[in-house]
Amino acid sequence: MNELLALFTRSSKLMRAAADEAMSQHGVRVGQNLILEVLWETDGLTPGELAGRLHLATPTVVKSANRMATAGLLLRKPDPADARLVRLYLTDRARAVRQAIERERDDLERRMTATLTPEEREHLRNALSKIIEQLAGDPGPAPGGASPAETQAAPRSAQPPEAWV
Amino acid sequence: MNELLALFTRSSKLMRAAADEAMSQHGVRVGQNLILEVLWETDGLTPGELAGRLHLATPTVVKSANRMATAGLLLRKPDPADARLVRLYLTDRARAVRQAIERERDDLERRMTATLTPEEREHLRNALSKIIEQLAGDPGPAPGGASPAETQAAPRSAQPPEAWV
DNA sequence: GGGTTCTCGTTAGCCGGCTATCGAATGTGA
DNA sequence: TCACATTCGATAGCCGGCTAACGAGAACCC
Repeated sequence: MNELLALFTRSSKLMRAAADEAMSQHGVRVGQNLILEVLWETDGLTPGELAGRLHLATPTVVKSANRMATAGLLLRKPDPADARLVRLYLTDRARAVRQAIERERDDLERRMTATLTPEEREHLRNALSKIIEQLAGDPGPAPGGASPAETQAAPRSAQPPEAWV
Repeated sequence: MNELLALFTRSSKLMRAAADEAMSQHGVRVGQNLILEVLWETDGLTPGELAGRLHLATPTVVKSANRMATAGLLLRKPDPADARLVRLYLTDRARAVRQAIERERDDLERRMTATLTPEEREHLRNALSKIIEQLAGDPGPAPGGASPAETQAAPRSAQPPEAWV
């Protein structure tokens, strides 16, 4: 029963395992590559900003960033203007593995869709997008149904959230 | 970049979160519902058997089963014939929540595919099956490529693995 | 200027994955 | 029969998610 659910959980676990195995060859765990991905674009973000862009809880980012700091991938510096903030900066080592990690991501995506036709890939993209849209907005099975226009209503922040993953 | 990868990780996290929220209303966490799903069909399995059917590592099942035992969902009894084995039995409470949990699974599947046409659902099933087949068999990017016929070659066990999730 | 409120990161603790290792029990073979 | 190999669950410890509670600092508003 619930075939789609089963297929989904199975495939996501397989993908995660494959990704972790691939990234670990370069000293980066699967959860850390997401943080790197964002910092490679804009260095010096705070844990809260990273959590927002990655759709993660702040403590998750804090813990991961601490591990990455002890692993020599990140540097934690206090913000000079606001003592509440901590800014995370890439080390040379983090910058050095960028190409390798991105290649692993490409390889994985290619590997997982190896037996899919371009059409099937397009269908998959479309279906996943719809699922995300469906699950991200509404807080639950609201009977009336919230208007889809309200999805992703910009918060009071000037900077757009820029959802990454 | 890696759009499919990003869509996949995002949707799987959303699904997992939605599933956990739904199941938790009935005192069952998302990882526990898998164990229940199997035991509802065949009660009294060992941790190792469960791990095999669910594609999990044995310690994962052991820890989860212990939590479920203290939560009053499972009973751990030593096997009378083989003192190495532990058999896990459902409690009345575990049997009682079966309908509710299964309904939550149905609801979630319906909710996530709410905006998909039957055709799109079929495409999704097809694509996920192909991805699983692709990632489950080969241990890596083997250049020669293992023959696909070898996938799921039956081990020496008489009982088929009966992969569930 | 000073109290209140808000915002941020940190900590503690839970769940669910994993590997490595260990100890106990069974099975096997000389 | 008895040593050795195998098998199984348990333990320790890691990573990556989460919520709840806390404390320090900024911002705000008298």
